[in-house]
Amino acid sequence: MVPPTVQFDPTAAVSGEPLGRASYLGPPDEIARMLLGKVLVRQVDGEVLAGRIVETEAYFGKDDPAAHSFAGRTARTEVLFGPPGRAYVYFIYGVYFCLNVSCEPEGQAGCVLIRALEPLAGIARMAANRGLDPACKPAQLTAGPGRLCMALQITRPRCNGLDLTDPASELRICSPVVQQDCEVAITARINVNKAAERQLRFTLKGNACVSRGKFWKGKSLN
DNA sequence: AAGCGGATCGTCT
DNA sequence: GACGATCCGCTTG
Repeated sequence: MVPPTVQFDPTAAVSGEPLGRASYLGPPDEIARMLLGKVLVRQVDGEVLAGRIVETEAYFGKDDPAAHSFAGRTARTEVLFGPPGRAYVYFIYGVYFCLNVSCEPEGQAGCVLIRALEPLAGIARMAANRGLDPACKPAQLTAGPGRLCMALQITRPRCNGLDLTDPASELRICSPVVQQDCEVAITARINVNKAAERQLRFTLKGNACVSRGKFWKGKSLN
């Protein structure tokens, strides 16, 4: 099979309708795989920032020691236990935010971490948010969970709990205009020590905006 | 090219 | 009081 070549018409519409609530009812690993190729859309100050999801990780509500919900229901993890299709945003290492989508029915805490995007719209704004030159490699903008939140201005105070299925939401996940067939690679989750053997990271194979592997520390991209 | 450590704080023990 | 679903800059070889 030929590796997919990703091409975009910059004048075309970036996304279709948001995925419905029922799309998020299933188990996290299925949802994580399903979300690859979908489009994350963020609206700020009347501007649209959007990127194609190229890397995700599944976290289970039960029997997954690596999941935030494992220790039980707390104020911090409340959104995880709520209805599916909502944004769970957490603050990490005193510096960064990360975006998850809650899945499974209300009362179950499974979720999917969005780890990397391929920028589609609002690239100049993303670069400004990241403190980078607009001509930089796309991966510099959104390859990594902390990076994509910075690029799309996703913070916990602003975005935690938002309904990603609402067409009027400032943050939502939409079907792409054209869903491309891409090969999916499955690996262990990044920077996860507990249940480290579980293969719950999903990437679009060969995509330049996928973040680096388990032992990558440096800054070079592509 | 690769490895180390700093930044910086909410959350739970 | 420790540490984490991260990223970046500085050092070394």
